[in-house]
Amino acid sequence: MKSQTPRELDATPDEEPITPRAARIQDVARLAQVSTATVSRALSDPARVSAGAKARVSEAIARLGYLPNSAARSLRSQKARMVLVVLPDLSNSFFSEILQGIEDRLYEAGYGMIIGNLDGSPQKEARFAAFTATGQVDGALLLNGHLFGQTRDGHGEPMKTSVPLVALCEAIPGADIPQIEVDNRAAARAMTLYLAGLGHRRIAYVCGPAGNVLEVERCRGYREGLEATQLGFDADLVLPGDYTLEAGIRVGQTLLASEVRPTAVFCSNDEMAIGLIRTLAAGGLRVPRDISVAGFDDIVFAAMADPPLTTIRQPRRELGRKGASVILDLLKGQGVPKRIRLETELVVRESTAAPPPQG
Amino acid sequence: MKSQTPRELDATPDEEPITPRAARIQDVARLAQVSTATVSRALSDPARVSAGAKARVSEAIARLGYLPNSAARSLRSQKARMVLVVLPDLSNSFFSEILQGIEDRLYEAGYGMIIGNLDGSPQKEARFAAFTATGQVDGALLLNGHLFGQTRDGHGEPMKTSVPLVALCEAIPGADIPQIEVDNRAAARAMTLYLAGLGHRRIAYVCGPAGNVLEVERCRGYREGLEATQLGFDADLVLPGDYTLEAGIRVGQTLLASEVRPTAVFCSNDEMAIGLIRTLAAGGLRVPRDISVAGFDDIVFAAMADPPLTTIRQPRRELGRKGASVILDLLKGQGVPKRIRLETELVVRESTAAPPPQG
DNA sequence: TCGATTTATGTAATCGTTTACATTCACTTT
DNA sequence: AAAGTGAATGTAAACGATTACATAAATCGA
Repeated sequence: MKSQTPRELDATPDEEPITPRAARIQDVARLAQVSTATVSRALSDPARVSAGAKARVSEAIARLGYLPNSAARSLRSQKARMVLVVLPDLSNSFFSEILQGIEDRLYEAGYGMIIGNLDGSPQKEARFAAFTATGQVDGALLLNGHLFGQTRDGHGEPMKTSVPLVALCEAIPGADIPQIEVDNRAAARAMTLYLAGLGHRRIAYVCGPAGNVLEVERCRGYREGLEATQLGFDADLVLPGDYTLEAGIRVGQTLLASEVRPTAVFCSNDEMAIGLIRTLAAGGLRVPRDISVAGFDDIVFAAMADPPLTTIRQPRRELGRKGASVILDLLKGQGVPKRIRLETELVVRESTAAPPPQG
Repeated sequence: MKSQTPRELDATPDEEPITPRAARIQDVARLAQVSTATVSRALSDPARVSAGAKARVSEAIARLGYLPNSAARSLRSQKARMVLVVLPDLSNSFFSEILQGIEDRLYEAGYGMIIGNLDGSPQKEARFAAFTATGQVDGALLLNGHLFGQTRDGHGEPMKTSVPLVALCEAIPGADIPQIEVDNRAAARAMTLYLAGLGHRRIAYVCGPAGNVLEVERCRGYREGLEATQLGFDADLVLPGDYTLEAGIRVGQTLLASEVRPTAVFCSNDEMAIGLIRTLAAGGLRVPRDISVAGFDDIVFAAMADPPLTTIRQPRRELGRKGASVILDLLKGQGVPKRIRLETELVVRESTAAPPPQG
């Protein structure tokens, strides 16, 4: 028998050491009477080891409760089995449902998920970018609409990253990375057409934050919808918003105070629509009898609004799973489509109806 | 000059290699004309290196864009600078706001956050537990009310973990780990007393899933509140729920169909309260005129319900930050309090009022 | 001025895997 | 029977940092 590692010396013979440190591959190898290489192979490529050895290794692993040290494994194999997910706001339920899909798919593939919650901080972004450079993660899913080191306005050199990146939800303008998204433009167009089809002539639009890629698409869809129905685009009917409940409330107050109101309001997300409905109702307007309101996203509370909200359903969980799948393919070295578009669905509930006669 | 690493051979002299691999500490050391030890020290303990060396090292690091490889660092130092957060449901906005607090605090301390979304799967749990054993994380925050390897009913040997654990939100019965929570019992008692104070005599309680630690506390608080006001506890007034919107809807349907109704319903979370209000309103009952409804948690949509929901506000973000702080202290080897309780606040909105006269 | 202490630095072992390469042995194949 | 194949395994060299220990130079106290 060969000389053992120094650590062995801690233990008195025939007695357990006080604090048994985690078993290493060496310990398994010794107990199974094989080399460490065989243990490693038994785990990573069982077909390459004999049945006998395999059995002894499994036995030893079970006995010792062995789990391979991940740092050593990453260091040697240059893979972390970990994916970074960068997103602007973790507490937004829209993102967290996508996260579920991502986590689920990554889990299946044996990968872990590290969360990078930007919270509007550029420093945070830089540090998350570093995760890709330090080898902590093998790739990143970007839900924030821009590349690392690129500010929202498009200035700033995009940071060079050597790991695969995938854009989720928001296409990243000018970036040559795979994108998974829903067809925001088509969906917004469909909603606009639906409202026009109910007879509305003055359809307002509550937009998202300026410069947001998502917003650009949705707004364009709204515009296209108007133009397709000969209604024409009127800039006065575009009301400023920022995807928050509060924005919806503000818009509601503005509308209550104004003389001529639109007969329908299409909000570019559900939070704003819910805030809006609430405010209109408090101000004495009946939705949808006096004014129709529609949203976008179909968050869980959309169906719980009063009245239940007409909106666009996005396959959020599926979006997440798909994004994870794409990055996993990329990590396997497989080719992936440049762009994947998932279908949306117009969900008609009770917040929309034909406009009032004299409207 | 000593012989260099084999990798050097790839590069033709005076010419950049085709794919420049990431710089290593060796490269920095060579450029700065110091040893790797000095580079390492310049980064981890700048006070120990001379000003001149420090300057040359910084210069070299900047020039090479050097970032230390995290696997190597973890392997040698036996620290991952990473914390696991285990939670039952990522898409639940209640948890995701706590997550924000956690992430925020961990970020400040230079730690990353790995998400373990259980999704009701015991296998997932086992694998997340393994994260602590493979050295992938230095500690774990448990938001799921039980230890690794312990099933909800308390059976099953809790898995031995060598890393610090901290329980967040739900105290873990019998586990000897630090706990950060709000005083659910006191808050539920306060809400019950408030409803009784409005004049209600029949106050129903919609409970959470059986066996849930949180639920046990809240229910006890409800009971204590009733007993403190001489109303007495009536098991018939405890309605089954599971913290979902759907449960609220079911309870609403039950109430609409029943002859004698409570005049107030205290739901053990907001989702159920919102589903309930919605269903009661659809069934023709006016809240709070005919029946009062209260929730627990104060999620963002509570204020947007119609009518806005009376509920208990929990400092979610603060809860997350505190939890992260405690585990960071533990990782530093500092002592921490066994239990931390954060204050809640009774938020009175418009879903509660005095009972109808003939009630 | 001389040893003792402090400060700055270097050398090399170490963390625990994976894996390129070498070796052994049992079978074919001619 | 010799050579060639393939399967199973072992040996030892990476992976890239941290850090114990050694050494050299500078500072200090007497």
